[in-house]
Amino acid sequence: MQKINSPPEIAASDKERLIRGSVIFNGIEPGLLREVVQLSRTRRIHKGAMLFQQGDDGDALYGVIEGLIRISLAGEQGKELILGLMEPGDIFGEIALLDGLPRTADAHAAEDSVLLVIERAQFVQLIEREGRLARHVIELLCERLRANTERLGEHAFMNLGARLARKLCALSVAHGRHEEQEITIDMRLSQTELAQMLGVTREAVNKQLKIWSREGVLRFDRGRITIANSKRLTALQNP
Amino acid sequence: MQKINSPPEIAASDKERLIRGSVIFNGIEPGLLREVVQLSRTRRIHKGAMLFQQGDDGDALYGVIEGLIRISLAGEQGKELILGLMEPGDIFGEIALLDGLPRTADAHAAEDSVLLVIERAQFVQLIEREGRLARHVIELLCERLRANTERLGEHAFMNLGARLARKLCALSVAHGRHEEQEITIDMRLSQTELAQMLGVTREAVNKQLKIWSREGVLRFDRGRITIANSKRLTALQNP
DNA sequence: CGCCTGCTGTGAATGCGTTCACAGGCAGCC
DNA sequence: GGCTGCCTGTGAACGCATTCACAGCAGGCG
Repeated sequence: MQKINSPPEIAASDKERLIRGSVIFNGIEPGLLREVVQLSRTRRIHKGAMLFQQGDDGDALYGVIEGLIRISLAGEQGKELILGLMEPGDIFGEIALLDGLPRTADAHAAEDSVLLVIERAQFVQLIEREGRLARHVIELLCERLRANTERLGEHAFMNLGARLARKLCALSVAHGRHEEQEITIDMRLSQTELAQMLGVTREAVNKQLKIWSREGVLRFDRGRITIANSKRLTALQNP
Repeated sequence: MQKINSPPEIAASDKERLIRGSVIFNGIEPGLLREVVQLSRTRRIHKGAMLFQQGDDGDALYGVIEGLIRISLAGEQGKELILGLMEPGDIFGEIALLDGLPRTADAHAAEDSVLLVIERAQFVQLIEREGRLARHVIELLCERLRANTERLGEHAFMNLGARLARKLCALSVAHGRHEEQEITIDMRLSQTELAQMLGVTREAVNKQLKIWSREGVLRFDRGRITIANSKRLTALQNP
């Protein structure tokens, strides 16, 4: 169990910073911001703990202040499809919150995390009242829809190699540390997780990664993936 | 080319009926309804014609008054993934309309169709003004997200047989004509289209359908699929 | 320190679905 | 009527990814 690098009490300013920084509250007026801060609370959750599961009532919206939350679907015999990783500044849990139906996926803590929690009733009132906020919510939903649609297309049209190359490129944009031509993906990421993001087996991912590592496209440094030849990798997305 | 069974001019009452009947305008006040009718127009489109393509500007929202619109993604070498079939009463084209980004998919007429068209600028103003309408838009988006998420899970966890059984069950709910124990799916539907909805090949679908037809689960009457043993078919969804 | 536990690496066998190739049927149209 | 285009049916070969089965390795913890 890893220690969290923040004081035990989350300051209101932390909440405020998260709220101001996240997509759906972006450009919010100071008065409304203070109101949102008022009606939100925080919650700590330990690595490995379940926040909610598919089918649960969706009675809250969450924001990540610190840590990492994995959103996933569970299949039979322990299989899992990772739909997304929520990082500081990200908002999640919006679908069930907004339509009042059961949760569509599982959420559990991939690291010890601190979350912002906004209760359903209050939030729904708020968006009904504030057209501006409603617009932001709509934009968040559209973004999610775009990501989903793209993913459906990838599954239908691309093979493992291309999908993996694409995922690595995306990760290098989101988490890349650039150092003279090379890009290191700066996050803990097992091959099992990578496989679960793509909806394939760990073995298949391992074999593809090894091929690329032999060809000099990638390297592995202390559990991190380094992209040595990002031009080649980019090309591998469209075979 | 098939004739359309309606007068050449679409009466305002037709528009009104569509608008009142479709999800996002459901329960709308009479005044607002009249306003929406005012700012909408209609458009005819012939079978096979493209309405918009992935990447186009999304400058309008569409509703189907009559006909059938196929929403799909195009892959390389003529491959196609059908994302949805829009029928009378359905609304589509909302993503690009709402976030102002390019179209995420193609839309083309599977039959001669009559569409309701609402321009972007006017509609966006309207939802900003009317909290109630915004809520309905949000609900539509949530519904789409749920469908997409479910589909991602199906692709990841289920094989062709289970996915096909599931699709047939869904179609029998939406388009079933019940007649003493049997359910006929009352729509024109080629095996190629069925395959494109599932993201598999036509041959694979054909083989599975033939197996079930030999086993007495299904029958084929004049281009329609009849489910003879819906209990068996339902069970086949979870192998 | 040594013992787990989880991650990585790999090879053989299997299987599901694709690709390719072709044949026959049915409907609309000139 | 015959032609053309689209749909259905089917078999053989192939290939990608899964499943299964291990082996080695690192790191955390008692």
